Amino acid sequence: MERYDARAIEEKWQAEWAREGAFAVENPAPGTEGDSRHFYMLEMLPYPSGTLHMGHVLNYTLGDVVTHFRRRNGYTVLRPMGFDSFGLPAENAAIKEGGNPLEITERNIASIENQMRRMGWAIDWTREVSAHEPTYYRWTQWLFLRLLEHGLAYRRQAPVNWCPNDQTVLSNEHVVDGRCWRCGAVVEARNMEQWFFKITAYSDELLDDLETIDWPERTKKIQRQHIGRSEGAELLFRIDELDRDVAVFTTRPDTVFGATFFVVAPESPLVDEIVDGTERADEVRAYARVAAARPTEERASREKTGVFTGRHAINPANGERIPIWVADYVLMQYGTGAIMAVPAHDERDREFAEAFELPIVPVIDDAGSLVSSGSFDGLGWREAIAAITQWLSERGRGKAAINYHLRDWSFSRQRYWGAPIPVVYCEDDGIVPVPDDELPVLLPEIENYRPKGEPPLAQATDWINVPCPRCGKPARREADTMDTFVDSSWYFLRYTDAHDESAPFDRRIADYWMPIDQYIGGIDHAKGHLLYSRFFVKALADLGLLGFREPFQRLFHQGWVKLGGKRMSKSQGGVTPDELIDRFGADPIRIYILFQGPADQDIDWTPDGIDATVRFVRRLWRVVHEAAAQPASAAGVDTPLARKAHEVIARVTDDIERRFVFNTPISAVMELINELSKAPEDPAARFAAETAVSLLQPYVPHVAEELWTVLGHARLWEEAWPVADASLLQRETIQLVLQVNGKVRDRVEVPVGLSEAELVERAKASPKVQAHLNGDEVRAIVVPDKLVNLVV
RNA sequence: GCCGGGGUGGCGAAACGGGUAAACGCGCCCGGCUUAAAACCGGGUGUCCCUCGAGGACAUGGGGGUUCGACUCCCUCCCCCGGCACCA
Repeated sequence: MERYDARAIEEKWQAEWAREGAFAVENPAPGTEGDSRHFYMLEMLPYPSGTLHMGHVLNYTLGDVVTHFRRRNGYTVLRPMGFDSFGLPAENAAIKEGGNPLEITERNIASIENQMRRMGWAIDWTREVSAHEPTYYRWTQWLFLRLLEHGLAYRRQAPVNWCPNDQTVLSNEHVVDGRCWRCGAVVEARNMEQWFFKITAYSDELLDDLETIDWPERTKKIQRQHIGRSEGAELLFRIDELDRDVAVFTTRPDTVFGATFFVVAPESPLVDEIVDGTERADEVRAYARVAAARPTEERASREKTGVFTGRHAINPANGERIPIWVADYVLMQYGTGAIMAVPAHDERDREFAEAFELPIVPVIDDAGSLVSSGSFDGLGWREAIAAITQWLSERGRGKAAINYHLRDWSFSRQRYWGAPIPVVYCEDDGIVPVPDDELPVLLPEIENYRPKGEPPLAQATDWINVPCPRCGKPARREADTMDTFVDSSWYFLRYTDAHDESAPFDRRIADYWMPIDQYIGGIDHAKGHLLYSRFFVKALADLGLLGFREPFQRLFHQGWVKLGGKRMSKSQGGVTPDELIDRFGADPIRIYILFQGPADQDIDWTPDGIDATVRFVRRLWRVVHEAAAQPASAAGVDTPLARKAHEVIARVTDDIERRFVFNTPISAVMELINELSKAPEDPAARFAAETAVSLLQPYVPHVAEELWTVLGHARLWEEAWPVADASLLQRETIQLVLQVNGKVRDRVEVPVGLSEAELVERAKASPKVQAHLNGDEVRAIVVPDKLVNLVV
């Protein structure tokens, strides 16, 4: 028996798979149905901002086990790979290193590809795409133009999140606790002209369709919360002095009789209108300016501030004149940017009223019935919502309304490393799309690409100055680039048809593979990437480009790999995948990362753990070699070892297929190996060894392949998944548990299928049971073939 | 504050429809092999008690409940992790 040499074995089989293109799959030939058993397995693609860390190893090893499992169960499995190579992560890495983003990104991609090959992951490399390649971003630009044509992309002046460190606008989804998702700098509010995708047009569908997909409940919650649908009413408050109505949104129209003041957001255009020409104008404008510029974080945590405008609005319910204030606790981006304040029943309004000594009028009593509300007194508040909405609506002073927290996705970035937005600004023609046949708008090479507030592309004068595509007069290109999340909103579609030169993808091919059967990635993308991609698919379906409306049918989030209690989000000394492969080999790492516990749970990296799996692989190696010296097992051989093997086949298959758990299958095979090593000359020894190797192949594909040849076979990666023989799963005897008053007192071996009466008889025959019965009368609870409980 | 997920040996965990709690692995202890160590092999290992047995009691964050029987279901409290948070 040769020594287990991980490096030699792994290099041998990796070379073999690469030579054959073993994991490449073909699209169905045009006009054919394709394979009815096909499966699209995808893990979120990496940012090439460095090399892979142990978190990636968990993610992709999980996907690898599923890939092998499905392949061997007769599915054609599409399992591609690519790189999210544009955007902040890659560009910031380049800046940090002080080099050219293209060179650094491509160098990182090459090292990651090498790491992936060394891990032995079964990837179809023929479909590899990277977001920064012109052959890819040409189609990102093309898709943008389609969305622009249909009004789903637009440009407007709006308050946006500005990261002062990364010098760019950020989407709402990538402001985390008031800070930038990449660098952690406190985000500022700015009013700028920016590009948006109209994701809000899909608020209801994004919410409703969550019911149709198989996702973790917590992820659905995050998306529901982020969409934040709330039902209520829009009510009109009149400002006599200005001779106009102002609408407010409220979820509690039942409390309108308690509205004792009115508040306008500092950013609201209404502020100017209200104070124009009044003696308080300067004071109010000064407050509004300062308040609007305050960082969101500070604005949320501070004590209430505000100023009285001197003007009044009329409460549509009771006709009272109530003072209009400007205060920064009211947000311009939600509802109408103005609110009716009901201090008796809203905590924020109460705080404000207390701070500024404004009247507080309760309109709902402790029993939940209305008071001081005219003819509505006595009505329950829930019924009052509908009743008051209807009453005001009949009088032309309101209507039922729905509001959402979700805002349109701002996707223009004042940065270099991204897909240029393919439009031109012309003095006469305004925003002019670049014609399709001029795509891609190539990202020019420029010397100083570092962020400086102004988009770096604005300085590329040769590039930016172009004739207007429509009238030919001098015009300027858009200098902003696209958010990296635009690239990753459709990459899974490109994989299906990666080399298409006439379209981003062929609808028939995309419809064939999609939706993705199993998607795996971090929960940190719950409301960013996972929401944007859903929006893209719905929008593209509405444009007739796709025949389905959800991209990810089934979703799984792997846990974090932690070192010293901290998430590993970059490679850390001593536990980088490369160092570990060098020291132990890829197979032990793969099995280690899945054996630690449930894959959706965080795991702590421990050196002891990896030692244990190295030991297990060596033991497997030895025990299988010993079994290989035994004669071949007869088909259907019936020994305890054979039965164990069949039981393990059933358990492993069920665990992976139905339960989607990956740690217990390893335990089950360990049990089989333990039994085999205790019965090395059992007639089923060879069968048990073959079973163990075969079941473990998705986890340790290299050593399993090698051992498969030792057992006299070839090409395990194409071998059908083993099937348990049902007749050998049937037990002839069982261990009957005997309880007295619910406590276990004895266990006896009995044949299966005894009648209840026989089982009770066996129970009563046990001396240990008798010792606890004291001859008393008993009642028996019988679970056939399992347990007898005698109750005194 | 609101919402979601958790709490099981010294440690990672298992127990899937209420039916043997702790499979599998780590660590530790004893033994074998060895000049020795490593590696490897065999055995033991929840806690406590005693009369040391084919013994008993107690054990799944605390308390209570349902049940013949609860890690599992219900109520309540405590703790940990995550998401959201002036969204009217």
